Amino acid sequence: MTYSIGQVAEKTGLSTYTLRYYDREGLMPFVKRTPSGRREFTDDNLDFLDLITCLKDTGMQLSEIRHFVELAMQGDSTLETRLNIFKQQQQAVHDQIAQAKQHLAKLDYKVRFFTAACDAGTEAAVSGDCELPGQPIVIDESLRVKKAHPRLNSF
Amino acid sequence: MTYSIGQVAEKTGLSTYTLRYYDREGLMPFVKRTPSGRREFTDDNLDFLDLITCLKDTGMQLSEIRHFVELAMQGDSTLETRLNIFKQQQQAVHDQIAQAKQHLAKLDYKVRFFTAACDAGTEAAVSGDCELPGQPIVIDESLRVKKAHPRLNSF
DNA sequence: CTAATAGTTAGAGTGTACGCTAACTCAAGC
DNA sequence: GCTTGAGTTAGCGTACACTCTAACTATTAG
Repeated sequence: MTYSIGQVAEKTGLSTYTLRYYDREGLMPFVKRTPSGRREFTDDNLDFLDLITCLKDTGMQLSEIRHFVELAMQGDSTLETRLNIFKQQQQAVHDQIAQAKQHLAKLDYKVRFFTAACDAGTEAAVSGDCELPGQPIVIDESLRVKKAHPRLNSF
Repeated sequence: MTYSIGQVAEKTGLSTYTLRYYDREGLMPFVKRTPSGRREFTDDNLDFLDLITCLKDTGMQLSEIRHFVELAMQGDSTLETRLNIFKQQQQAVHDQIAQAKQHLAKLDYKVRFFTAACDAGTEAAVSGDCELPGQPIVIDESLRVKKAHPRLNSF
């Protein structure tokens, strides 16, 4: 089974522009052509494209991916180099997840803070917009704003 | 305590170019100036800048961040809108982490696969480069390559 | 046979987020 | 008062990853 560039675009969500661009950039030297010059993607090609997408989505630049593809085309002599690339990328994703979790802690705090602020009607009543994500949120009742909640039948 | 743009650059790791760029783009309308026009960052400013960095690093575009900053400058009337922005970004980071974990599973599989391939000396001996991350890696011993491990004293 | 559809290349254009330079001003130390 | 270093704006340049156009060719349905 083979696929045209349009079918691959549909399957992967990448545009045909992007697929041709990747090909031009040397990311897909393995894709064969019909006698008239059209690209014919195999299932193996799609698997490899999936790997390329994985590398790209985890922050690898296209130039680095091209380098990896070149190594892969050279066969078994580059096995160790490729293993090291995967190990490196594995570590990179670990770091990314750790960073994302830190950002998430901050956002969690902000959600708690602004939920309290919405409740109080004002930021001023909510204690400490500080960097400690575990800090309890406290509302100063004396600063609470009596909010005229707009209602559908309010006039 | 206030900080010059150079001190802020050192503290945050952002370049002075970037800080001025952010200011021009309306991301820091809260930073005051000395009579001669120099920026004076307060500790509160640094906290807010930290939040901006958090939003940017979690994928929010500068134009969206500017919108958020504009809302923040408008005060309590935009509390709910800002809460919703944080909730949305919180969800976005959850999704990012989930995606990163999927990518990581793939990379973990690749590391196991190429570790086996390095051991066997050839990719051909290793079973199924398939998409199942839990698949056990098997080496076909009949295809194993006797590798002449280069030694320091090998000649 | 023809029209519609989908493919091809070369190359120009776009959006985002900076990075850098030029020309200038300001503040502090000697 | 003069040098040094750090600040200022305006605006041009750049890297990356697309995105699209033009001009053309090939395949397929009727």
